[in-house]
This record gives sequence, C-alpha cells and structure tokens, in this order.
Amino acid sequence: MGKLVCIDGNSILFRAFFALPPLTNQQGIHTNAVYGFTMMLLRILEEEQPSHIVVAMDKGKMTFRHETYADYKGKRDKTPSELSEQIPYLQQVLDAFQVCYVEVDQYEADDIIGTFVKEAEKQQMKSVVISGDKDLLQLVSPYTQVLLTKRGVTEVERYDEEKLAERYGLRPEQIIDLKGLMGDSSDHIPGIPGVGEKTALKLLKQYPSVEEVIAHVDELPGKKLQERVTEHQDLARLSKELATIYRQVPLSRSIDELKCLEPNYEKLRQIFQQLGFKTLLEKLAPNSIEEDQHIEMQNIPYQIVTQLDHSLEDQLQQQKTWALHAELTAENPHHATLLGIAISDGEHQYYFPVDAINYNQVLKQWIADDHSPKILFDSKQIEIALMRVDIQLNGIQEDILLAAYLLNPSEGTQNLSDVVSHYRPDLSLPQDEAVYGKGAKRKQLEGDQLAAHLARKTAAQYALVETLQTELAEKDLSELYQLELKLARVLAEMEFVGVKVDRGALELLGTEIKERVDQLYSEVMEIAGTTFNLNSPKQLGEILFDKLGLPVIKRTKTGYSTSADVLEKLAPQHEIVEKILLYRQVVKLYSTYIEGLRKELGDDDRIHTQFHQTIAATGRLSSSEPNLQNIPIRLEEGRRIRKIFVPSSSDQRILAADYSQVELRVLAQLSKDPTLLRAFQENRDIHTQTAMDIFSVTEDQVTSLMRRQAKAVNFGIIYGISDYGLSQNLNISRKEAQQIIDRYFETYPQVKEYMDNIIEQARKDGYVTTHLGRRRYLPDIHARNYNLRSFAERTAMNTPIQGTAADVIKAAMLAVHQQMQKEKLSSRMLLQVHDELIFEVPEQELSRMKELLCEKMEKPFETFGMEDFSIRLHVDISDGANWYEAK
DNA sequence: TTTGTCACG
DNA sequence: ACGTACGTGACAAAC
Repeated sequence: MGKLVCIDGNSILFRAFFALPPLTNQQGIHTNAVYGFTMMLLRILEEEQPSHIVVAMDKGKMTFRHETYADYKGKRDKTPSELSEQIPYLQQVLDAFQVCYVEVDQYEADDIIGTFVKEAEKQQMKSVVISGDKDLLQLVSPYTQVLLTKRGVTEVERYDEEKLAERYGLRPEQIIDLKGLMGDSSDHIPGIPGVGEKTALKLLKQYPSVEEVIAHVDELPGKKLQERVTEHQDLARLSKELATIYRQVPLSRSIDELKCLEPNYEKLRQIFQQLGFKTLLEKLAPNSIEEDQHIEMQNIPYQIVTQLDHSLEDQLQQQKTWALHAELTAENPHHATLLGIAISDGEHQYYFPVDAINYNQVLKQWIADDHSPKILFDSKQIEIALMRVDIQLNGIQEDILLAAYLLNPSEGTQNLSDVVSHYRPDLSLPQDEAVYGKGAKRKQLEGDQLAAHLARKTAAQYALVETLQTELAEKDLSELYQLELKLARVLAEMEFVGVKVDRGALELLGTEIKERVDQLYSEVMEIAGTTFNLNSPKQLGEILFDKLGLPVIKRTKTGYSTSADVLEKLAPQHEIVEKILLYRQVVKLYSTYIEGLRKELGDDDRIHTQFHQTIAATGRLSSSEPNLQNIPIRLEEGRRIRKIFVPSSSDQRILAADYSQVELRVLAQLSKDPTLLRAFQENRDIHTQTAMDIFSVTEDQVTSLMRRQAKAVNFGIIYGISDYGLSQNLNISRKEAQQIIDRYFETYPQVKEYMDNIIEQARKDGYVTTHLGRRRYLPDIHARNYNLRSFAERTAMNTPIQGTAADVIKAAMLAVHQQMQKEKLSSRMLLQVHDELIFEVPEQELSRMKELLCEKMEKPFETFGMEDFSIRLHVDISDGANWYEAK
C-alpha cells in the first residue's frame, strides 16, 4: 500500500525564495530557497513518513499549454538569478537525500504530479501533494490530500474533500471551473474579466460547472454579469482548459522507482557544508539522529583475551576479514610503545594486552598471515609499531585512513571518529581526545576502559569498509587506492630502516655553526648599540624601523615585516641588514637542522622520519619528526648539512635519483603544447629554451637575466600564474610581468588553452583530477570573493600538475621496490623528496641499481599495466659517500 | 595556540 | 578595486 508524496518543486522553491531573507553561504551564493526547501522536505519526511517520494519540476519555457494559449504565463516575471543559481544545489540536495527528481519536456510540475497521483490511485495507494498553488486542489480525492503552503514554507494547510467543501464549498473537480471563471493572475489565465473569487464561488454553488453557468447565463443575477459571461464565454472555457491538469504525461519512471531510500549522509554532509547549513549539519550530527536508527557505540561487547581458547583459534584460522587496531602510547610509531591489539569481525571484539601477544603464536601467525584479510586505520603507523616489536603484519586489505583521504584529500588527516561521522552518521564513535583527554591531561587508560574503547574503534572500522569501498568505486578511485595501500608498505619499510647519521660530523658541524651564530649575534648587537632578541621579528622591527629609521617596505597584520625579501631591499642602506640576513640563515641551520636533527637521533644513530600519505591535498607525501624533505641544498652553507647523512656501512654509497623537470614535463603531457613538447623531445635546457622562445632570441643571445626570468615564468605557470605573483618574484612591475606572461602564452598557446579548460572543468565538476584520477574538490571556484575564487583557480591549474607528478613518483616507488625485491637486492630505499628518491646501495649493486632506477622511474606506470606518458621522463642519477656528495 | 619566518620541492 | 604565486614542516616569540 504505502504513501506517495509529490512535491511541486518550482512552487516550493519560489515560496522559499520569497519567504526567507536572502541568505548566502561563505562564497556569496544565495541559499535561501534551497534552505527553505530542505527544511520543508525534512518536515514532510518526518510527518508524512512516505514510502515513496518524488519532486516534480517544470522543464524549459514552453509547454503544451502555449499551443493553446500563446500568452500563457506571459505576465510572469523572469526568474531572478538569485533563485535560478540555486537550482543546481537543490538537485544536489535531492540527490543526497536519494529523492527522485522528475521533469518532462513540455509538461509542468502539476501535470507530472497529476499523473503520478493517478497511477497511485490505480494501485489504491495514498498520496500527499505539496505545493503553494491552489490549482493542485483539483487532485484531492479519497486517496489524495493536498498540502498548501501557508506562511513561510514549513507551515501548511491540509486539504481533503471535506476541508475543500468547508473552505470553498466545492468538489475537487470544480477547482478548474473556479479558475475558468475567476482566472489566475499568476499564471496569466484570463478567466472572465470582472469575476473574482467571491462571484465565481457564488455561481458555482448554483451551477456546478463553467458549462452550466454559460448554459444558464440568462438566469444569472445582474445584467452586467450576464453580459460579461456571454461576451467572454470562450475565454472561460479556455481558462478552464488551461487550468486542467493533464494526467497522462509520458513518464520515464514508475511509482515503484520512487521508493524512499536512506539518504546518503556523506553527500548530505558535503552539500550542507558547502551551502553553510550549520543547523542542518548539526541535525545530521550523531547526537540528533533519530533514536531508533542511531547506534551509540557505547556498549560494544568485548572480551579481554589473555589466553587463546580453541574457538577463537578456529575463528582466526578461517581467513575471514577482521578489523585490527594496535593501540600505542604516542602518535609517533618510532617512539611509542605498544599497549595491545584489538580485533573485530563486526560482531565480536577481542582485546589482547601486549603481554598476552608475545607468547601467543597463533595470534602472531594470524597477524603475519597474508591470506587473513585485515581492515586497519593508518596501517603504516601500526605496521611500524609492530615491526619494532618484531611482529610481522601482513594481509592489510583496507586502510580506512587512506580511503577517506582519497575521497577528499582536502580534509587533511582525519581521526577515525571524524571518518565515522562523515560516512556513517548513523553510528558515533567518541573522539580519542574525549576518552584520553588532550595535551598534558592525556592519560593512559587501562583494563576494561581501554578494551571497551578499542572494541568501539575496531567495530567502527569494520562498519565503514562497505561505504568507503562503494564511494571509492563511484569516484573511480579504487585503482589509486590499491596503489596507495601498497605504497604504505614501502613507506613503512623506509621509515623503519631510517637514515644513518654520522654523529661526529653532526657535532663538528654544530660547533662550527654555533660559533658563527654567536659571532654574528654580537656583531649585530654592537652595530645596533643595544641588546635585544634578534630572533624576535617584533623587536627587530623596532630596531630597524623606529631606532634606525629605515623605510618600511611591507607590513604584516601585527607590525613591520622583516622577511628576507624586505631585508634584501634594505641591505644597501645599512650595514646591519646584511649581518641580520646572515644571522637568520645561520641560526636557522643551527636550530632547525643541527639541534633539530640531534633531538631526533636515536640510539641506533639513525633518523626515522615519518612520511605522511594523507596530508597534502595534491597527493604529495609530507615528512615530519624530523622533516627530511627540506634539508638545505640551495645555499652551500646549508647544503653541508647533507654531509651528516651517510650509508649504514662503509661499503655502501648514497644514491640519488631525481626526475628532471617533472612538473614541466607533466604540463607538456597534459597540455600537449607542440612547442613545449618539442623542447623536451630535443632534451633542451627548458629555461633557456623558454627564454629563447619568449624573448625571440638565439641560444647565445640568452642572458642570465633572461634565463632567470624565463625560469620564474615556468614556475609561475605551474603555480597558476598571476602578474602580481611574477612581479613580486622577479622584482619587476606588474605591467612588465603581464607582458612576459602574454609572451609566454603566445609562445605556448596550448598551455593557455589547457589552463582555461581546467578552470572550466573545475567550475563544471567542482573538482579537478590528476593522471591517476586523484581528485581535489574546489568549492571556492564559484566564490564571489575575488581572492577565494582566484585561489581556487590557481589551485585548479596547479593541482593536476603537482598531483600528477606525485602519481608518477609514487608509481615509480612501487615499481622500483617491487623490482628490488624480485632481484633480492640489499639496497634500501631511504627517502622520497617529491621528485627524487634516495637509496643506500652496496658498491657491488651500484651499477644494477642505476640501470633499474632508469628503467622503472622513466616508465613508472608500465609495471602496473597502465599506459606511460607519451613524453619522455628523464632521471638524473648520482652517488656519493654521503647525501652531500650524491649530487 | 597563533604568527612570522624560512627550509625544501 | 580587489591583493595573490603551488605544496609542505619546524622553530621562536608572543599572545
């Protein structure tokens, strides 16, 4: 049986638009109509509890009624743009609610609704129609009620036959007669001039239809009225016809297809976020989900296992899928200690305290079994923690963190609880912080409390998999997900191996740099004539600009800027500035690289960085504790830091393999610009070539200034160029910068075209993608705020380039690693620095490794049966006794 | 915790 | 007229 709800989309949207104040989201998009509509929808869903639901919309401007009456709806004002811009968002909201949205060429929403309702009646199904338009009252029947909006959007008046008789004294089918007589100004249905609602109702009481009224025109009260009816009888008949809902619209969907489905909460959350519907977002939040649907993961059953029993042993040997989590005392798996391991099969949860693991061979074997599939959250972290206690972790089938990252890399690292509320809002998992306390108050739980919390976590991991997999598949991210999963294994090994540091060299260099720091500090103090904290930009600003009266070039929001580019401009004016710049440079080396690295140096004389796979929105890795991706190289002074990074033993070398100009090559690949492609095919120095192209000179005419400028433009292009950005970088005027950019685009027209297209694509789809289909959403692409929008546009240009370069090196890492394993090489991959890979290599493997790296890095996708770039990737390889020498 | 600065690609 | 280069992490100072 069930109940069908039909919503008159246009009518409700209009109502909402005019009833609500002009709300906008942060990007300045109007949202009031969508907001009102959504409120109404929620209310209807709750109050009517429909089994089936549909939203009908008008389509296009012309309908079959125009053939009957050309002026139909003629008087109606054009839809304001503030309203029409909201329609795509309404569609997204409906899509998220999984509510059908029906529009049919040539027909209005009324007709669509009329047809559905008729179908429903045939099946003896009840219907409820929601509209602001009285026309719809003609659909009222014993099966069908009509809700008319009263004030606002959510307040409605319910009409059944009884109510209709009471309010108008009419039968439902007489509504069209009413319209025929009185017309409808909003639809520009004429009716009989001079006949309003009052007269029309009076007439219909006596003569039940337009036809009857006309037939008895002589009996009507008042000469004037008789004349009008006689004169305009055709108009009345026409008006009745226009007001009649056509109930045989050819529909592409049957009623069965309108079944109510569970909303897609993740999509709903996303769209509400985008539209800035804070209150609705909160409604979505776990604590207000309806009681009966909402599972507080408070009372997940668990068992603390200190000794395996046979039944559990059996379960573990069945090779079924379990969620697994290893609880650590700290975030950093290289330092943390393992507290215990929890597992869940979606029904049963078990917790093994660390002591119970060590002697438990069955458990260890299960953890190490490649054929026992496991669901983890941040598998790399756990794999490393387990490696440190000599437990092998295999069979990692899912990583919730990686999946969530790929679905929206802009969210940054999420904790499990966030992912749960994103993708399974019907569940709720307390935040770790809420359980453990944060910061200094963080405490270690024990016993039952810990086991209970871990039971919740593993159960949540289990519950998330299906949703995440579906979403990944929908967005064509499954293959990339498999790649990231495998990469996590490689990264775990790299981190676990670590990089050997020559402690003596570090101390020696440290002493030397410390002396320079102290020397420069006292020199600056002497010149300044007072002592102050040179590390404080605030105090330095006061000295430079107040005391010494140097000109202020740039300000920050808190005061004077003392950044390097400002100081460089001030250098000619005062001898102190040069010293300050030098001091800054040296103190950075000392604090960040000497002291910073010393702090991270373990008893094994190795540094174990962490690579983060889910931080950078472009798909790049990042590195921390310590960051080994920003070890100095540009200035000789700093570059010497690299001397402390050495191979594990003296018969090994450090080997560095770096892609030459990957990002520009990627740009050439993506844009297919012939001039750029040729430059790379001919293996030119790309910056010199660009200089020749944009300044129209021969190679020997390229000055170092021209090459420098060309190089800056090439970078600018990758970053999503702006004249201002380039002018800042090159210290030239904006106009000059613009001229250079114009010349660049004249030279490489397909690059220009590519940039325009990618922005267009971002506008259309709301996201951009990389070569492997990695997505980044850019909601600000529609922002009214110039800054936000420009930022999004530059991101749209940069992300496919930076992200594709990330795809390339990630694939290469896997290919290289796989080959190294195959050949049982004892070389080790140590670091990745965005476009280069660092290894330690025994002397006897050196030549093979170089071959292998060339092969695999230049064709990174071949190993995975994917097509490589048409453009050649070029890798430079060198080796040395330490990282410094490998240049 | 936020801000300014600077190291890298 | 707006006020920007893209992506990171670490440090010290100042709130």
